[in-house]
Amino acid sequence: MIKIDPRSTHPYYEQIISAIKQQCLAKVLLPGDKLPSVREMAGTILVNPNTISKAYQELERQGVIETLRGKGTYIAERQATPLNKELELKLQKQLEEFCLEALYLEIPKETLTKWIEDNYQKLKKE
Amino acid sequence: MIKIDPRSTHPYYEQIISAIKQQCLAKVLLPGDKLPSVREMAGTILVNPNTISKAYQELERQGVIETLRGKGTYIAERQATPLNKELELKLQKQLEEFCLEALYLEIPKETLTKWIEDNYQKLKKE
Amino acid sequence: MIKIDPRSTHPYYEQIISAIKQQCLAKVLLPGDKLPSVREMAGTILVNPNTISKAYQELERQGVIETLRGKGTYIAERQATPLNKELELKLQKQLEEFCLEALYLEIPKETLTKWIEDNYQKLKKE
Amino acid sequence: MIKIDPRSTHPYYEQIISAIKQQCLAKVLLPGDKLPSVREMAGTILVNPNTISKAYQELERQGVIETLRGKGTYIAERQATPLNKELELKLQKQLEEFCLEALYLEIPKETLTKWIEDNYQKLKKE
DNA sequence: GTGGTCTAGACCACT
DNA sequence: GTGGTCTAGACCACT
Repeated sequence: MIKIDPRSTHPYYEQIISAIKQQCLAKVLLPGDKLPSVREMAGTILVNPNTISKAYQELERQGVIETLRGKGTYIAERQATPLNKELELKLQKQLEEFCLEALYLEIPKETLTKWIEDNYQKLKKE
Repeated sequence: MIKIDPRSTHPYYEQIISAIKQQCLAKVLLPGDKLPSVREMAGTILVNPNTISKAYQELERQGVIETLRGKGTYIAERQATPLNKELELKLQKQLEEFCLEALYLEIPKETLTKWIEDNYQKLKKE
Repeated sequence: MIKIDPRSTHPYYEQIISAIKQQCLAKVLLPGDKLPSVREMAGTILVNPNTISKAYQELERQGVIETLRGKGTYIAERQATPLNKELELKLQKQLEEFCLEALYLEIPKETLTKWIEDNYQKLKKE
Repeated sequence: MIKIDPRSTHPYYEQIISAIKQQCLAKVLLPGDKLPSVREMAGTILVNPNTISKAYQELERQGVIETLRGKGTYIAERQATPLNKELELKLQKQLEEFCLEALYLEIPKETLTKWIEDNYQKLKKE
């Protein structure tokens, strides 16, 4: 079950990508599990099929899922792809801006560290 | 000196906002310092004056700078605005998504902590 | 229907903001109602789309409306935002100057009280 | 002694007008009192003479002060001028927008009434 | 179609 | 000279 927040500033397709990754981390979705078809999911979460399609394409690019022609879409085996380095660099850039904002708000780094720990724990349990 | 990256996904005006905040943190800009006029800065970084204006207006809203009618724009005294709490909550939300991504890439939280420390040090010194 | 007065000292975008708030108070616009698109309203009241955009963005900042990505703009559920306290303080300052002017014109405070009552009644009914 | 706040959104000349009216109400300035010359006041409050000039001109238009050629500027006898009706209408317009804002912030009219009483008392005593 | 961003160029009030 | 507002017209991401 994926929930979309239309009020979020994040595009629908990104919200879908996040939700699926989250369920992988929480072991709700396991390698080999079949995902609903584009149309099916579009019907379930009431979103345009194009939007689902876009999410699936990006998930495939990132190696999270695999599409088997005519068979469907499946959660992929976890594996280090060359893309991961790229994504990691992107994350690092993002953190840079994040820290700028945090420092400007005078948030001590200990608070950030604590927030991260909280998030890590929550994401693993869920 | 502010550098704009036209390839960035961040709008120009946000890049300008970040750059000025960064220079405040690094004590390159101090309270009371005069910023270049809208037109002057527009000429320097080759961006339309309206774009600079938008950045300045948002910076003023955030309490980073002060606009003196017909005189110019100045770095403001630091002070907690009611907006700060709001911005902090936004940051916390952002970190949530960040951690999801990081966990998915199997980045240990110790690495994140280290990255944060590096950023904090760099931003203060610069 | 929104009417703009080109002779007013108030900028167009402020007049639009006032008009929409007024219609919310008068229950002409209710939470969930869709506002005309930026271009549509621009065409109706013969103002540049950018100006409408500016008004919508400020209204969103104040929590009066909500923007749904690629879908449109809607009247938001009423709720106290942290901004409200700020706006209230601004109003109080404004009243100070207002009273100075009124006292100078020797308008008794009972008259002011009556004016306020009239306005309150009119704005709720309209 | 007049104090100018460069941070205020109100133009300098309006601040000067307000200050002089306020001192009249508080009987610090009485009919017949001589005001400093444009240049003198400009020197005292560190403002461009043009700005003082503009303030004096508007004060004269409103019948608050009188300029006697070659002699100087004096506080005028209070008298109902035809302008007063005009200013009163302007105030009423202003109050309309003020009430819109107040109602939107759900400030009860009793609060406004109290604020007005406070201001009236303060302005008369000062 | 929807809002967000940006450029080029203009006019205005205030200092 | 300074920032604020506005028009006309363009391009972009998202639905």
